[in-house]
Amino acid sequence: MGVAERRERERQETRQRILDAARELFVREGYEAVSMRRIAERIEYSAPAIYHHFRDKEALITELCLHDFRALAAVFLRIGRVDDPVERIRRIGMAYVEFGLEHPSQYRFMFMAEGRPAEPQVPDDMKGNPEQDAYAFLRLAVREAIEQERFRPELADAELISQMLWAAVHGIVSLHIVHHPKEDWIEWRAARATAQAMIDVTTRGLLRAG
Amino acid sequence: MGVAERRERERQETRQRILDAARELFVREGYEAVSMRRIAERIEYSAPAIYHHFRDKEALITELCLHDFRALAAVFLRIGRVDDPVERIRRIGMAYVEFGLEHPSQYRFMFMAEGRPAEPQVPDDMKGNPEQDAYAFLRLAVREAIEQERFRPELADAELISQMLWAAVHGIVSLHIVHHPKEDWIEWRAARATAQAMIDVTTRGLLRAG
DNA sequence: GCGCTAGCTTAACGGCGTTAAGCCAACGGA
DNA sequence: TCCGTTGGCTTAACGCCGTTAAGCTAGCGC
Repeated sequence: MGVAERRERERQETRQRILDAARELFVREGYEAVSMRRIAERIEYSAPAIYHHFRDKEALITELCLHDFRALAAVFLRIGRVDDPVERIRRIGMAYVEFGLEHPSQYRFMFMAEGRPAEPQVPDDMKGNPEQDAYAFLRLAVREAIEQERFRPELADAELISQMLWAAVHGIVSLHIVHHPKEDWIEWRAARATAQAMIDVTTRGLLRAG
Repeated sequence: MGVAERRERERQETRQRILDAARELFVREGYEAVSMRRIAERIEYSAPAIYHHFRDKEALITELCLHDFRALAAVFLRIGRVDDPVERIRRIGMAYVEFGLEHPSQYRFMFMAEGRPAEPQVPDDMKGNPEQDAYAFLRLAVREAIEQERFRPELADAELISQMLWAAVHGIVSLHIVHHPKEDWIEWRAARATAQAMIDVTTRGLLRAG
């Protein structure tokens, strides 16, 4: 029964070639360049052929995003298991900003996508698993900081604080992605400098005095 | 020569009807519902007719956004001339979040628009004028806080701090607009509660100790 | 009364996501 | 060895999109 395996393997290879083509397309040519026809052209298929491998365009994009979600979580893991949860939070913040600025097209799809009627169907083993879920990784650090009584006592909701911290860095990344610094009426400061200030200010605002 | 005036007036009226139709369309049916054909249908014109009044779709949207920028600045003005610049910053933050959550479709066009190859061509009298430019209004408050030595001494760049504060609230609004709280694997906290925490934390982080 | 022009029309182009229908090579069973 | 089935692709097409080209006409100034 080597035939079934070979067929399945070829199917997965084609599927992967579609994903690779899509990724290369929007990494190199940006957000709007990704269309089913352009993807198909790159792998020398017809556009409808893609529908034999993905339900629709959203499913394809979702799969790319899931890969990038894992990549982001991997970046977080790579910053190491810093013992001090507050220092870990600071590094998570900078790593997040770095990721967003380095991969603006992916970032758009991941966190700024406009038309998502259905949910991305995140696999269950990913949710809440700090090794694959970047948000869970942040939340874990926040929980530890709360448990160690590093934050002011009224700041006890790990979920809310995690979302606040995420929003803080997301705000910087997304603002800089859409309002590209050139020729605007605002004197834009460097995103990384603003991010550093944000992280300094928020951690200081969270911590107990003294 | 009443004819020229009448023609000009009629032209402006048609122009305004186009703008009104576009606004109503994306306020009531959302972001993606705004197309030249849908707009034209609403005012019982053909789609190409719009091009006699606007260079292209982007110019039309830009004009809508400029109106909303002024509306946002007006909201800021309406929160009153609070003497304490720090308290004013706090209220600006909450007003901003309120504006974004109340008008998500406009907010998308204003601060999350994806394809803007050319610049929005902001009129010169708007730039930097706190009465029409919301960013300038925020920056003014930040400048006053710095001048009154309310912030920690190393925080002296009004531009950077303004952008940081803007990013903080923008992060909350934009995150809640794309990741609509329902059916997601994250236990979303209410946007206003998160915003309140954000404002508390950032102002506390900015202020001098004691 | 006539020519010009402003303001609209219809037709069309090339793009998009997606669906329908059909073709064909490769397979499993007889 | 032949045959029916099936999987994986094709082309054609639908209805949407922004935009351009060409043309029609009402109303203006002369």
